Amino acid sequence: MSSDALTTRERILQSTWTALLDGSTPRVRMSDIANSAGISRQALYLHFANRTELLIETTHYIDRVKDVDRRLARSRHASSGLERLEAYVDAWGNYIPEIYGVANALIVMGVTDDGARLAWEGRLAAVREGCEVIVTTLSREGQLSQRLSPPEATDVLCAHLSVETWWYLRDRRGWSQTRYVEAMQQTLKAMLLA
Amino acid sequence: MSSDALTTRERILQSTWTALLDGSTPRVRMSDIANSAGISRQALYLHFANRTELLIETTHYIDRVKDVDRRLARSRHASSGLERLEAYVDAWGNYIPEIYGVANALIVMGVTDDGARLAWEGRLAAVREGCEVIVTTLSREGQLSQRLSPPEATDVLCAHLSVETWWYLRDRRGWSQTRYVEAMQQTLKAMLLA
DNA sequence: ATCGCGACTTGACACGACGTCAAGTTGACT
DNA sequence: AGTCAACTTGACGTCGTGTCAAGTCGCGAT
Repeated sequence: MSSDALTTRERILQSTWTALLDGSTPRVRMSDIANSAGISRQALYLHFANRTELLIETTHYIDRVKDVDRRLARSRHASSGLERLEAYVDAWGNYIPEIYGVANALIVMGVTDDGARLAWEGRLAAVREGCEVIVTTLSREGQLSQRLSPPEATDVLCAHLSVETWWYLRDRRGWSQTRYVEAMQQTLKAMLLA
Repeated sequence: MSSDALTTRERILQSTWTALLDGSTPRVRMSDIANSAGISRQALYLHFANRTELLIETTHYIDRVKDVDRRLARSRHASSGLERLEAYVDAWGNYIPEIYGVANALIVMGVTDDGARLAWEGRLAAVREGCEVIVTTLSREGQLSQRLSPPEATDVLCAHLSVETWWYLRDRRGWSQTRYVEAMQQTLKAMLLA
């Protein structure tokens, strides 16, 4: 019984994910998702209370499928702050392509929907925590530039690793994914290190 | 005759601007704008074809009132690339607070509305041109870092001067406007200069 | 075998926001 | 007095979200 229910639920989440990524539909509607999952629009509401909840659950689904935790763990295991920075930019920078579809949808919904806004702010807070660890390590090693206080450096790092920045360089300016990661590593080093 | 028409039109544009900036209404509706301009919702459509056109005209109105051209001119008159960079970050960074309301509205509409998307892309293109001039000057002076090609440096500069980055630091992280400009000048110098 | 139940469908409806339409009112200029 | 432009009032169509009610279908327990 629960394996069947799980299958449909996962089919919905998968459809939501891919629909948001492929960009053929400008604003992905509930009916689009239902169609591509092969069920009726109303059936969506048997699994998710509303569009916001569906989007949030989709982010959790992606986290699970793509195993974010393991990706980011490598950064935490690095010995030096510099290695942590590089590993983090690599891990997060290569994770953005997976989630930017849902991220955009959440950001847009966040204008009117509190749930969506809070969910996205939560993600940002998690990224900022990762940045904080890096900055703290760099600071302890005396590597951090004097230009910025540790909290400021954390903010700047987090801001520059934004989905929006990734999207501008990658989609609008046509950067390759590897070039994005490389360039981010280099420019962030230049920015943060003494 | 046209002075009266202009007055109403300007009252609408002014209302749109302030309504989008003050943030008390999450998603500013046509009826909100009409109310605060003291006219009926339908009368808006006597002056502007639709919401997108109203937003676009509002950006032009702000440009006119705040005299963007003169603000940005100082950057072009600077002699060295470094001075140009500083002047540009100062001018654009201090212009963002005026337009971020309309900017956000246009970005959100751009998901579904081609007109809004094109309008916002046009603004970005203008900013990028300004960035290009700076990078070209720096490159000619041999000041540009080897880490990035001139087009890449332009993209990075433009990406980091985004409204989204400004908003994150200013609104979410509570930076002061002057600190934002200072920090941006310093970090962008560290990022771009050899 | 059949009954019940859970997953799903079909079709209808309310709501909010945008945009349109038609029939006024009002005030100023001629 | 007449006309015209600017504006109002009120109604309506559309689209997407979310809700509700009345089914259908298949499967597992009794």
